[in-house]
Amino acid sequence: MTGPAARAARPTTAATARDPHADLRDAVGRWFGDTARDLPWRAPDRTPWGVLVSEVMLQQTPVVRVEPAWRAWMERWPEPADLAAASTADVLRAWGRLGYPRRALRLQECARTIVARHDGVVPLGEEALRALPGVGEYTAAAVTAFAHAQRAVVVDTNVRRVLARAVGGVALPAPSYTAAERATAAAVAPTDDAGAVLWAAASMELGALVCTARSPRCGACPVRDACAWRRAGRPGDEHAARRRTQAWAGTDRQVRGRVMAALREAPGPVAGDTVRAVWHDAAQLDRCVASLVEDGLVEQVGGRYRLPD
DNA sequence: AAGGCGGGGCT
DNA sequence: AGCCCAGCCTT
Repeated sequence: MTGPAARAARPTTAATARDPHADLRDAVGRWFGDTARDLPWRAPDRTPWGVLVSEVMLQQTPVVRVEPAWRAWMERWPEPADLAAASTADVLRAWGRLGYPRRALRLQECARTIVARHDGVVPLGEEALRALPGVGEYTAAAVTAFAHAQRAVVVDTNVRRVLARAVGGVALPAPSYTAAERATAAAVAPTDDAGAVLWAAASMELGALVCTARSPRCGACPVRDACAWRRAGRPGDEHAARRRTQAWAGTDRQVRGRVMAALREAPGPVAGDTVRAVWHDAAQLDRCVASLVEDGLVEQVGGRYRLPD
């Protein structure tokens, strides 16, 4: 969805009287046509599988870190059947430091399901997509819109923020996704395929580049004059006291990450003593290794540990 | 509705 | 030292 397609789909303002969100959509759509990033999963030669891979990688990992990993991944496993046939150890090594390695496991399961049940083709429809491992409400909608060019209400953290501000008049959305937000998003999304796809991409891009969480660039915003939050004087975040980022140092997540890093770097099985050396607290380490085995990310063979085949 | 689950870069 | 990032899954 780069310039030409976006401009071709530029809507008119004729529906303004009936649809209170038409001006918002039009302005964001025009802005997107002029300034959209040139990301590889948006290129004309993209495939539905490539879109799905990008969406899974982008679940909580920023674009700048996903882009090189996505290129290497798609070169190595261009079709679902390729990933389905790969060694899981290779898959986890290719995932590298993208974080949340269970996503890599689910993506391979996804590929195997697509081969086994959908003739190797990414299925159509949000219901069928959501039945795939690791595909939730957001990813099913995103694949429907960006891979299949069908209408979907695509709501990620960027869209939530754009709607909270432009429509809701507040600094940031509530900590968890509410039914009211879902209703607003459905009301704002165009009813036609091309319009909905454009709005999905454009609203996400606006949140990523202009309507950012930390320092929004309201001066460069295409809807600055219509934004309810800006018109209200940019009031502060009412949920600030309830937001609590999860600690990192000393958590099981950090320990699991260290174990996975050690196994990724090794060509084969790793001695138990070597694994234990990555963390000082033996009880915590044992608990984390056990949870990794439970998750299917690690295998124990005798007294040694390795990534699964 | 809340909490677990990676990792890095920016303020 | 926080905060944030194209979320998903389980409880």
